[in-house]
Amino acid sequence: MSWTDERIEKLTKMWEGGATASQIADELGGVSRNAVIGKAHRLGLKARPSPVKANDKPARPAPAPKKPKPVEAAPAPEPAPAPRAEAPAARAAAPAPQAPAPRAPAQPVAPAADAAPAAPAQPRIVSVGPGGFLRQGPGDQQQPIPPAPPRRLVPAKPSPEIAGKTSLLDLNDRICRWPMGHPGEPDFHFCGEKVNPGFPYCVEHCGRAYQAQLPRGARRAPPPLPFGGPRVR
DNA sequence: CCCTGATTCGC
DNA sequence: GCGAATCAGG
Repeated sequence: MSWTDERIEKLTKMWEGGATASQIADELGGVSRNAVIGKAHRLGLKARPSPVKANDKPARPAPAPKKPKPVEAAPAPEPAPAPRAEAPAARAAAPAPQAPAPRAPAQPVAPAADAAPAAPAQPRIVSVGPGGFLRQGPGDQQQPIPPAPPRRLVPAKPSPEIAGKTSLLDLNDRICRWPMGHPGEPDFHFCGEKVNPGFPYCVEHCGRAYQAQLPRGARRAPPPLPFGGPRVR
């Protein structure tokens, strides 16, 4: 596979949306997780919390190179740094043995300023769906319920592809639930005919769903499965 | 073991 | 530019 503009765009959206490289690779298809990571870095979109790079060492201190470069001559002689010239903040925080109780006369008010009160409450992205939308797991709903919209509610306009078609919400036990098209696609809908009484499908689709077992040798090729058979990627 | 992202390096 | 191999932490 090649990195078309659409695939790059999807990769970028999902990467920035917080999807893992594996999810992105799986969603794009035809590429490996490594390919996704490599491409993301080449696009300049790294900078994401990596499990392997928790700390923040300012410089890469020789991460045990197993494969040293063949040519690396004349290392510039480092000027000997002053041994005692770093970490002023550490000195301020670490010592001071008497260390008075932290809540003294400093801030009489602000009672709940400490004790870890501020939860960022950032929505945890679980995965990214086919359209690049962000999925959340159960219980991951954002805490603040969306404030009551001060607007008049207007019926959503169905997309033109499914206008007049039988959607999931239109299903009841009197109309045929035979799926037409692929779930997730804009024109996915259901048959919608009146059902064969006692069955979930109309007469025609009952004939597809329930096949009499024919004697060996008298079988016909099986009719196409619902959803049009396995998805080809 | 599994997962993750980062990096390297031959192509 | 690409991505498999590899590294390294959780």
